[in-house]
Amino acid sequence: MSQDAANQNPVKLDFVRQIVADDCKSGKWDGRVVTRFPPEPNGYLHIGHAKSVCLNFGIASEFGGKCHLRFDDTNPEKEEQEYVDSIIEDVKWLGWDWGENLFFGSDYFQQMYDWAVDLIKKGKAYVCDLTAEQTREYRGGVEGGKDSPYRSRSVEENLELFEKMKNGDFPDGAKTLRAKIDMAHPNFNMRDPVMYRIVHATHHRTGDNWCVYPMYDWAHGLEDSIENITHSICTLEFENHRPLYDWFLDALEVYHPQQIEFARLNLTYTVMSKRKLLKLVQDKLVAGWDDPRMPSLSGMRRRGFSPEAIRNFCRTISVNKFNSTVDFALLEHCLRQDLNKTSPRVMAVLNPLKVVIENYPEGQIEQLEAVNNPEDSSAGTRQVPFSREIYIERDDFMEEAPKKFFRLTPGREVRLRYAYFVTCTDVVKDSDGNITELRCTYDPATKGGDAPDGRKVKSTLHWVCAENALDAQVRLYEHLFTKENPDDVEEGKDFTDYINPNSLTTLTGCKIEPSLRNAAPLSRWQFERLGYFCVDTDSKDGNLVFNRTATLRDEWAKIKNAQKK
RNA sequence: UGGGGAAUAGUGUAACGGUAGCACGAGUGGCUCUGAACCACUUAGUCAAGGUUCGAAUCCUUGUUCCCCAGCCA
Repeated sequence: MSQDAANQNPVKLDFVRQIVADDCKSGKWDGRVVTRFPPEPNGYLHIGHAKSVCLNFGIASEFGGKCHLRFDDTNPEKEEQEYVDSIIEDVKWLGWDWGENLFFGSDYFQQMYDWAVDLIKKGKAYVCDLTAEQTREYRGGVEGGKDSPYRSRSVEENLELFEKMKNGDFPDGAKTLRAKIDMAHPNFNMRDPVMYRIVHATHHRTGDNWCVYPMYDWAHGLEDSIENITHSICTLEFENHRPLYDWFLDALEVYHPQQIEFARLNLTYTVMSKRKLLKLVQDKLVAGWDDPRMPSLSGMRRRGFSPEAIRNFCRTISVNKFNSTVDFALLEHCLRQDLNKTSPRVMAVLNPLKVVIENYPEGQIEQLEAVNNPEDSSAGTRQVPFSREIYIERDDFMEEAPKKFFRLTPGREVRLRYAYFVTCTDVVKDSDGNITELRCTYDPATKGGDAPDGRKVKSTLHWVCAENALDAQVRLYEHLFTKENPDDVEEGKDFTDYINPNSLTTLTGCKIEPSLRNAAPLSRWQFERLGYFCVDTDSKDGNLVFNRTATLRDEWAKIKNAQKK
C-alpha cells in the first residue's frame, strides 16, 4: 500500500505507480515490490537520472518494497571505477538508501554464461562467424533479413566454439554468440540478436577473467531475474527491446519481471545526453563534471541545489510515456521553494558602493539584531555590526530615479535593513563622472529599522559594515545555452555553438557580513534581496568563494526590463 | 514503403463514460523591515473528422503530427 494512500492523503498515481498498486492489490508478485536503478558506470549522473532514481527508490519506499542499486557494467571498454564512485555518492546525496542491495552485473557473468550454454543446448543460440559488417548486411532492412550461414551448426560444435570464445582462443570480433529467433521478424531486435561478443579488455571489476562480454539485451533481463525484481522500469527507447527481454526469460524458463517504459526527462536550456555532457567536459567548455552550470548531480550539488528540491521536482514533473520538455523555471521554482524555507539569511553586497553616514559617530561600531530566517523562527537571530561607513549595492542607487524606482536617490529616505533610516545628501564622483561614494545622514531614532513617529519608507536596502566586511569572490550563473533546445541545431552547427558566453560571470571584491567567515563548503545561504548562494568547494580560509544558485524572483528587474522597451 | 510508441492551456501534469482540475509561467491587485515569501484574482487547453451513447478527453473508425528502432553500446 502506498504511504500516501495509508496517510489518507491520496495523491494521483502516475501510470507506473498505478501498475505497481494494481499488482499489489491483485497479488501478482505476492505483494512484493522490488525495483532497481541500473546505471552503466560510464559517466556521471544528471538530473535526468534523478528522475529514474526517484521513481525507482520512491516506489520502493512508498509500497514497502526495496530498490537495488545495480551497476550494469557489461562493457569494459567504457566503464570505470571513477564513475561507480560518483554514482554511489550522487544517489546517496539524493537521500536514497539501498541497504545491502548494491549489485554489479559483472558479478553474474558466470551465471549468464551458464545460461547461454543452456540456450545452446536447447538449440536456441549459435556461434556465428560473420563480421560486424556482414551481420549488419544479413540483418537486412524493412524487407527482412537472411539467415546466417552458421545458423545451423550442431549443438556440440556451438558448445565447443563458445567455450573457446570464453577461453580467449579467438581475436576480438571473430565470432559472436547469437540467439536463434527469426531473421524475418519485423522488429530488428528479434533478428538473431548478438548475446556475446569477444572483447579482450580489462574490466574494472573482473579484470582479465573474461574474453566474452554479454550484450545489454541478454544481460539486463538476467540481472533482473537473478535479483527477483518485480518491476523493471526503463526508458522509452527500450520499448522495442521488450519482446526480446521477454523472449530470453521465457526461453530460459526463469523468473520473469515486468519491464515498464517511461519517457526520459528533457529540460529547457540544457542538454541531457551523457555523450554531449562528456564532450563539454573533454573539450573544456566547462570546468568539469561538477561545473555548477552542468545538469549533472555533482554540478547541481556544487551550484547549491538541495536534494530535497530535486526530489520535489521529480515528483512534480511526474512520469509519462510521451516525450516532453520541462521548463527550467519549474526546476527553479522547486529549488526556491525549498531554499526559502531552509536557507539562513545573510547580507552581502555584490557590487559595492561606499556610503558615509555623516552624522554617525566616527569610530563607533554597534551590533544590531538580525533575523536568521523569517520562515523558521527556530533559526533565531544574530548580531550584525554597523558603523559610519558601509557598503550598499550599486544597483540600489540611481541619481535620477525613474518611475517605480523606490530605492535610494538624492534627497530620499530609505531603510537600511535592521539598522536605520538614511537619507542621501550628496553624491561623490571621480573626474570621469563615476559615482565613487554616497553621503548620507541617518535618524538615530529609527534604530532597528522602525520610526517611532510611524513614518514609512518605500524601500529597504541590504548593506555591509565596511570595516568588518569579508571580501569574497562570487560566481554568477546563467543558462549554459542560449537556446531553449540546444539540440535543435541549424545546418552546419552543433550544440556547442549555442553555449551562452554569459553563463559564468565572476565577481571579485564582493562584501559579505562577518558572520560568514567560517561558512562551510557547500553550505547554502540566502543573500537578502539577491538570491541563494552556496559556498564553493574552491573556497578557502580567508578566500571565500560563492556560487549563485538562483536569484530571488525580481519584480524590479521585470519593471526595468519593460521600461527599456 | 516495416515494426514499436504517443498526442489535454505557453510549459508540466490530473480527470479511469458523468461539472476539463492542479502546478509552473505570464498578468493584475493586496500585504511587507527582502520589489522575496505569502494572499486574492485574471489568462489560456482535450490533434482532426466522423461514429456509439441521455452523456465522450475517455469507447469505435479514419486521418494528421511527433518520438524510437537496422551497434559485436546501454
